[in-house]
Amino acid sequence: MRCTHAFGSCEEALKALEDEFAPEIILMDIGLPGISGIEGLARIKAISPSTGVIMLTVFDDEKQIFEAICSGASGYLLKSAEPHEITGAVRQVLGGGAPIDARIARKVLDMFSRLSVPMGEYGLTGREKEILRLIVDGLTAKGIAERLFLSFHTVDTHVKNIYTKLQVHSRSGAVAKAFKERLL
Amino acid sequence: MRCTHAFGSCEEALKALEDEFAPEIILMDIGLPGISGIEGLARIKAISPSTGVIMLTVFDDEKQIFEAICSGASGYLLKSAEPHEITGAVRQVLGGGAPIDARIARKVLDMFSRLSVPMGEYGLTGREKEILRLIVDGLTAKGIAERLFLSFHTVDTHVKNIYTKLQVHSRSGAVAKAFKERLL
DNA sequence: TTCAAAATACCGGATTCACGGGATTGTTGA
DNA sequence: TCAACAATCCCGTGAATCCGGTATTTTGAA
Repeated sequence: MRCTHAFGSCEEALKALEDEFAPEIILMDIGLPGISGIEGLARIKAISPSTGVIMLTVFDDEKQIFEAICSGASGYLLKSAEPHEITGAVRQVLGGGAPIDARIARKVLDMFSRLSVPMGEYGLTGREKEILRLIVDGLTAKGIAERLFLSFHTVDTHVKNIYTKLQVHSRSGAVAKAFKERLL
Repeated sequence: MRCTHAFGSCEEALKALEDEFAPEIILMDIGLPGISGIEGLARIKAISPSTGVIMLTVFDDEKQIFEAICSGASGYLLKSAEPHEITGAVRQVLGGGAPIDARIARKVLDMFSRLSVPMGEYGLTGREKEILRLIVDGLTAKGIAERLFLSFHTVDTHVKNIYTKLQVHSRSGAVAKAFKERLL
């Protein structure tokens, strides 16, 4: 394991990356002068997607963690990490893993479970759910009727019942509710 | 650190939990006979929210990982974990962390970044986005017109343009696209 | 200053929706 | 056995929508 380069800012690192230099792993601070670590991460990934990037942070901002993950970070450690933890993390990334500090992982998990709305239950029947899905797909009543081999009127009735159960009064309202409450 | 109980199934553990027995940590297998580990996790959390639950898995199903996280797991290890890793994980959970095996963490991160759709860009103008939001809120063209102090016709034209840009042909289609591609 | 894009406004016809009503089959559980 | 429910079907009316246009005024950038 060898550390070939070290830079004081993202700009320098990006410049070096463009000039033919593709390391297996990059350790990067999040709070950097100039281009932020998050932005830098995205650019690095754009230039060299195969390079694993381990972010180092001082453990605070949930938003930063979220953005870094979305930008494709391969790992997430605290700056207080011991040297052997860092080398261990490098090895784990090379092995296809994603080392995440337990305290940060907790935040990630919390974000995740907050993200998953409990999925409201409105007592929709199977048929109604099926039709709701087709409405979401943008089909018209006639289109749904043809798809399901029903008459237009039957579909209309189902739609009516869906509206009642969902307490909406339009297709768009039903679609919005379906997405918001994960009814599909 | 003391292991006070061991059960062969979720049912037994739940029964014991209800009869006044609240451990700090529970180690649970995901693939269990009877009630699945996921379902069991949810029930345990319902009975004793303060109990940390560390899931043990054989590392395969992405769906299971996702569900477990959403159900409130406090940690995620492989069954192949060394004894010292398990005790370490227990300590981390007690310390407010969430120990996650690096290989599983990788999957979680992948899920996350896949979840965040890059937010499609369709060149909607500010006015169009505003109207799209109102459509999503279930307003009718007339309602939008009143809200924005426009004429019904103007709204109609904007809606038309939104359809063109989004390549849909109905309100519900536009709403669905708005949600799918995070246009709001 | 010039010019294009955005926002605004209007029309008419064909279509689709929303919603009120009524009615007939099966299946299922009490 | 029977009630309840899901699923199916039908109708009609008035409102809203979709879509093809055209045209004027702001506004921002070149």
